[in-house]
Amino acid sequence: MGKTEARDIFFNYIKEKGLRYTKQREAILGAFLASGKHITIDDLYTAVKKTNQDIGYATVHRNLKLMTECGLADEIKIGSHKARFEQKYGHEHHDHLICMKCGRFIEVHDEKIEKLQGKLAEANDFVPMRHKLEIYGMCKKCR
Amino acid sequence: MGKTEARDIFFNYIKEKGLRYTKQREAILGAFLASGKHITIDDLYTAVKKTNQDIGYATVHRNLKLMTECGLADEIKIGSHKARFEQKYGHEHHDHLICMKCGRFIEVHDEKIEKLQGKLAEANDFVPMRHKLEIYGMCKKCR
DNA sequence: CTAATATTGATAACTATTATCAATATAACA
DNA sequence: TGTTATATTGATAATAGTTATCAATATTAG
Repeated sequence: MGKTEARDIFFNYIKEKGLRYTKQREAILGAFLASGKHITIDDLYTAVKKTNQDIGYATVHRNLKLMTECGLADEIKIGSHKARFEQKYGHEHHDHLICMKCGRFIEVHDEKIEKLQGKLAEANDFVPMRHKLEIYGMCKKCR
Repeated sequence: MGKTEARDIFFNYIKEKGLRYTKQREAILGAFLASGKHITIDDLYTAVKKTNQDIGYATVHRNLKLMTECGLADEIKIGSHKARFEQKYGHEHHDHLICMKCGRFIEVHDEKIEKLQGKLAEANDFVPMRHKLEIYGMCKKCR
């Protein structure tokens, strides 16, 4: 799960699509991989700015989309808030418990639920490709 | 599950909050209850316009929010598309299979999954209040 | 080195939603 | 019923988040 591998995935994808290597891409990828979970575009923009003052917001946005396309990032939207992106590479699939009071996320995973979801889709003549399970409620601290 | 009951819920809620009865509210509620599943604000606005030419978009929007507040409607957001609202009253809870090609929704329900979700939350010291499960993939027609 | 073109950064445009506000409608009460 | 306080409406402005535009620049293949 090294950053090198993630880097390879990204730049291989870039190459395959006939796109080009740029300093900005390197910087944005680096900042994203160094970031925590669930980063927003704004956060990433701010982070990249530290090492690359002249970068534009649109560039960060575009490249975050590219990372999503090639499978390194996943876009998640919670409620009406702005989009957040989380690292997919080197991270297992998981669902979210979302506290309605403090907004905190808890990552969870249940293999039984995963399997049942597959069956449920099958039973409806549906080929599942990905899914999103969000459970809203109150976390320990907030009650 | 008559419309009368839904009407009562709405106007009782209105009254309790010290709000007022208006023709517009009546019309918007009626149009919503008469609508199909997963209506957008635009759709509802168009529908209400037919019987009530002078109604404003903002009024439809505000009242749809009110209906959501009192539990008659549920807001669902799919991807980056605009919000859709579905009738909750008289409709059982369900999850969605969403076709990534045609955008069609299939409503599904699995009691086992529901229960496992409850356990999963519990195991994380989390009090679940509602949840959203969306499975993305390809429907029968689209493959 | 050159030419073709992908990328960038600034910003305009766009979409969906929400806020503003004067005019009007409603409901409580005299 | 008439009066009054104020909730509601409709038109539109404002906002937030995202995406498109475009001239200048950087990258890559040859």
